[in-house]
Amino acid sequence: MPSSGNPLTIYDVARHAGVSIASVSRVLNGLESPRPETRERVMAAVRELDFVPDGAARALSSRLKEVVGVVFRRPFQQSMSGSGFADEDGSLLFAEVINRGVELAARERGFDLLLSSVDVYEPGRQPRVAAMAGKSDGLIVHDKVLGPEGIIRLAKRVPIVTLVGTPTAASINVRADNTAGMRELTQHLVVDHGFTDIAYVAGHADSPDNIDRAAAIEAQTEDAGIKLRTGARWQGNYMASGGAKVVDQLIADGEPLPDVIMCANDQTAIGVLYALAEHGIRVPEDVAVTGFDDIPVARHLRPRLTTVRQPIQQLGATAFEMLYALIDGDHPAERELVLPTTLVRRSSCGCPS
Amino acid sequence: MPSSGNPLTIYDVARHAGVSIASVSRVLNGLESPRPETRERVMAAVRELDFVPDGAARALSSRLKEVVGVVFRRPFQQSMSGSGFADEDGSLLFAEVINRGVELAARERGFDLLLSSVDVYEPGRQPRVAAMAGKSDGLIVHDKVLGPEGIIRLAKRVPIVTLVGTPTAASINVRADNTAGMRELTQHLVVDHGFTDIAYVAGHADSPDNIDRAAAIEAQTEDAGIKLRTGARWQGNYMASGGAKVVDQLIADGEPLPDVIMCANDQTAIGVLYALAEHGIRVPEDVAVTGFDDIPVARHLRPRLTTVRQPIQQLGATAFEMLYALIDGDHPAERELVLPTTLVRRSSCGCPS
DNA sequence: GGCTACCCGGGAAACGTTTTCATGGGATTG
DNA sequence: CAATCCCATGAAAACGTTTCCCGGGTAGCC
Repeated sequence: MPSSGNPLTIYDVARHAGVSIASVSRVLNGLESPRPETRERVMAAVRELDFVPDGAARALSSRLKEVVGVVFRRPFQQSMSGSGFADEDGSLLFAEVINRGVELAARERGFDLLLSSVDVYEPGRQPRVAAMAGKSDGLIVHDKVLGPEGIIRLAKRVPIVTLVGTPTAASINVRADNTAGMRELTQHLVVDHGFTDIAYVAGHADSPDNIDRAAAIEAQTEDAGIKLRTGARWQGNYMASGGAKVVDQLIADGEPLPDVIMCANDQTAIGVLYALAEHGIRVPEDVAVTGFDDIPVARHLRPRLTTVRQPIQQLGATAFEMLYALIDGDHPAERELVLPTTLVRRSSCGCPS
Repeated sequence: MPSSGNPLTIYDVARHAGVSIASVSRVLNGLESPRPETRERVMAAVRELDFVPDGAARALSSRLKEVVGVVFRRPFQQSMSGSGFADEDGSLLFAEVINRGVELAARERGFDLLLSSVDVYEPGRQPRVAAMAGKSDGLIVHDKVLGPEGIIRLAKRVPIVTLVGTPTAASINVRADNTAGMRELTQHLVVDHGFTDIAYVAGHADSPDNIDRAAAIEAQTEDAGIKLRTGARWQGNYMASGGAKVVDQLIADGEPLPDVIMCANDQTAIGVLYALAEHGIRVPEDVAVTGFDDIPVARHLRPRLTTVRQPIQQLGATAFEMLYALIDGDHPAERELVLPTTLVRRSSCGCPS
């Protein structure tokens, strides 16, 4: 029987130990002032009663909750019906790895993670996010969760760091160097492999990441005088299902395969690989495929996926560190932090490995 | 410049709207009593000031934080060096899907998730978990995070629901029906496929799940008079790397392949499939492979993985609902909830599909 | 041995809400 | 038109901590 309604407070501990609540508080917070004997008496009482101080009261009094809120997007479909890729948005795994990075960094500082996901087109999201702001010392907001106005509004109460978005007057942004990564990958494909027919399966059109990546490819291919297949029919929306659909459509239309299908992220590439396999098309013999992100499964796909590694976990950790500084009252010099990426050559582009 | 040190309180709103703080509170909480005119004045003030009430004060006063704590195990290695499967414990994906289930259910009730992972052998975990208890209205504790004593101790402050563990006098447990699932799978392999040489790559020896699953297989094979390969050399520890190691060792020793390698979970099966492919061994032609859990990627492996589906997300959702009932002061009849599993036949066991 | 200087510990005021209780005014009814 | 009831509002008391500010005892110093 879980004994709820148990009003065990610091007063009970104080009485039990024969000291004042002030002393109990001091001992609990590891202050140096109580002398060993007093300290031991209090500790004994705490142990005996299994006392755990109330976080809300602590937060209210000390003006520090030791909680950092993280808001991220959830895939459209939450249906558990197992049809195809219905339940897998590409941003999903990605976001989860970031969150782990945040959690690890947060824990170092004694902070916990308050987590909430948001439907992409959820109408009442602002109040939900506002509630999160009220419950935490600062907010880490993933891409496309809130518009700039929303960010600025909430930033009035708590410091905010955005992830993979764009900085506002009131918030700081953390992202990876998409442009450099995509440039390096394209360079590899064009120069090392000599590909001349390239397609790009794009992510959400309004995602800053996607915009950067597409621009990098376009710049590179244009420089090399290469035609780039892109546009509406090459829209994968960061999802495995989107990637699969693009390939299916391509085959259905009898359109010839490009030399390489570059995907906006790994998740899309998974869908592309899957669909190609379904149609009996070999990778990389018939067509090469590349991803972006280097999510953990990327190296276990067959063939193993060539991609650009983002320091995903570090992205999260960095976001937390920035936020922590803000909570501490610092005023960081930069409005944006850009982390480096690295090219990972595996077999799906035709490299040995 | 993120305006921190911003002491915007309910008093400011009240003054701005020309009413008392009580009225502001009533409007904010959607009570019916304030009349439309007053309500509108308050809302206007709230909008204008971008006021967000403080969660800690709210929690303290109303004795409800609207936060549910979730504590789960983190993989041993957090190293980001990409060597093999170093960073992938099988329980990882599994835990994450559960957590999503919790989050979805929680959000329905207006609760947020306070998340914290714990190193398997982390020494100072008790205080960390205690802090979580202080910050939440109830705790959901994954398998192997805390011993029974720890659970009972914390249950004095908040209600606790364990996941995939065993119920204690003070907590309720939620799990899937491992025994029935494994029995059905074994039956399928023995009867439908006629396999007579079966190996079981086990999970953590002390995991309740693993114990149930192993026992189910043993019972079934014994009934059928079939020899079961198991023991120290078939220890996968729920990890992809563990599964791969088992296969590598097997090949190195020149031991003949069994008819089927049954894995304690899908993650282990991923490692097994990977290692088999490395050695040029075909699945299911040369050896069949099965998993357990039906994590999302299971259906995208090649060959597609035959496994037993646990309603993973539902596990999380159910845990939350139980906890919510406890928080509400209910005293549920059962100390344990067992959710049904289903056999998923795909190609890795030799079935058509 | 008296005075000052410390240091430990206690009383009490904050922290920002919710909620109880009392009050007054308006509407309803006879 | 008067008496009654009701309902919207405000004042103030919780909620469980932390922390400021003192008092009293002890030790050190001359």
